[in-house]
Amino acid sequence: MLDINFIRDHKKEVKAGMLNKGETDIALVDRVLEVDENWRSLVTRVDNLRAESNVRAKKIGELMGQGKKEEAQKIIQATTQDKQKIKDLEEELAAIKKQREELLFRIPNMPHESVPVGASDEDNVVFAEWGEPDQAEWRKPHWELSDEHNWIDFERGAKVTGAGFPFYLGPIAKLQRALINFFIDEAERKGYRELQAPYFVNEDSARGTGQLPDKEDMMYVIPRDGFFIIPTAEVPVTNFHRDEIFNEKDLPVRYVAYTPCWRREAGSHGKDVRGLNRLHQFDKVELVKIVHPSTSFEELESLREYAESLLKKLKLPFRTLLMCTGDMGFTQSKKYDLEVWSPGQKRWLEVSSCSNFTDFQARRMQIRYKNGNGKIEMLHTLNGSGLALPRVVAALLEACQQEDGRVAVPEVLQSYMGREWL
RNA sequence: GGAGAGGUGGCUGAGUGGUCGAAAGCGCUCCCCUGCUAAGGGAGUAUACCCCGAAAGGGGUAUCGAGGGUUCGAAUCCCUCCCUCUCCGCCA
Repeated sequence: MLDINFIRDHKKEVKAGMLNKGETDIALVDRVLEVDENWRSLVTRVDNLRAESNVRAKKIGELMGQGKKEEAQKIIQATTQDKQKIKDLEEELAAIKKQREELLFRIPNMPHESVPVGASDEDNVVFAEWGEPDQAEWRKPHWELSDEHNWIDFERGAKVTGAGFPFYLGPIAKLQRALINFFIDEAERKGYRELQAPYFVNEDSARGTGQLPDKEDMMYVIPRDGFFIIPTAEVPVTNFHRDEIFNEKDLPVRYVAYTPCWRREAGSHGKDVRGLNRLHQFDKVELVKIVHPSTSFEELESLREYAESLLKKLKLPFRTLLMCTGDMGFTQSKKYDLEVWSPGQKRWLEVSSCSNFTDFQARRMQIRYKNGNGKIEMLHTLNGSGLALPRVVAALLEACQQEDGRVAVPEVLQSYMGREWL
């Protein structure tokens, strides 16, 4: 969420930012400021009443200590009357506080000035391109290759669990392990600390990264124990430092974490769900950074470059999109998507999304630092996939296939696989 | 899952209804002293929010695992939940 003080001082900019993101209800801004005014005046009233009541309680204590019960009794009577008044006002205060927060939660993060203004994915800017997209007609989509070799079993997955929960067999299972290890090792070399995280989180954590309340339908839930199954490692890893205050000298912190991810993906269909294109469970290596506010946009560039370097090492042609304001999402200030070329499907597949959330998530999670003057300020959070497995596997199978049907193992993975052909 | 103990400030740890946001020690910061990598002395050292102030700062409220209750008054009493530890059971 945004800082209410920022909203008060930058009303125009906030409204403009909302419109650019496609949020048309800019009256929210006026409403939240109005509610905030009411809330603050009520806080003052309640605090004053409580102060008076505290003074009287203290006085009663003194009188009791001196054995003057009669006098104390008089004050007690006077105080009893105010008690109900305070209670009523406190209820009112709680209600208006909730209202204030709900309104605040509905105002999106401000897009950075470097983000192109646009309405939809058509306005995204191709930021970088690498390699030649292979247009050869003979290349098969990965699901055909997989069927020929019995590599990925979608049917049995559907039997055992449901659609979107495939089994990976033999060399493909090993390929995925190799990719996970390769990705983590690369990240470690770049100074990311590896973290193994829980796959379930509690409600506070789901709220912290913003899955709740807006994206509740995305997650699988275990109601009996109050858990949410993670849709991405971002959730546990960023929440790792929830409610903490860093020393400036300990910044930045960078983590890499492999986890499976579970997403309900309600309502998707057609070519998007064919093969490995969209699954309910998939593997991903995720990168999370918590950084000083002055460095976050540089950190975003290095995050993007790092993710790109993985595709280069795998020799997979890709393009990087700078997402426009309208296609960016609620919590991001700036975001890049990396899309790998799928030569079997002749289309781009998103394999990484690198975002700077500025202080939007940090404020919600209360991740802060103490600066040189002893002042406490919000940090900036970023994350990016490095990388998501299934579409990388899809592109890899399609790109590394030979006309005779064999599939070559990319050079950087050969030491992990112990072989040159799948 | 059963039985018991416990959760207090950066840490250790006092505090069982009143002047306790909280003793003491450690740590940390600043200052003084000391001619040496010691010791001593002094001050400061949680977070959020509200109000006043240009700022420095001042005032107020809340917070002693979380939430609710009793009371004029709760770290202290009651209820619910969470977490930690010990023993038993079970188990990868």
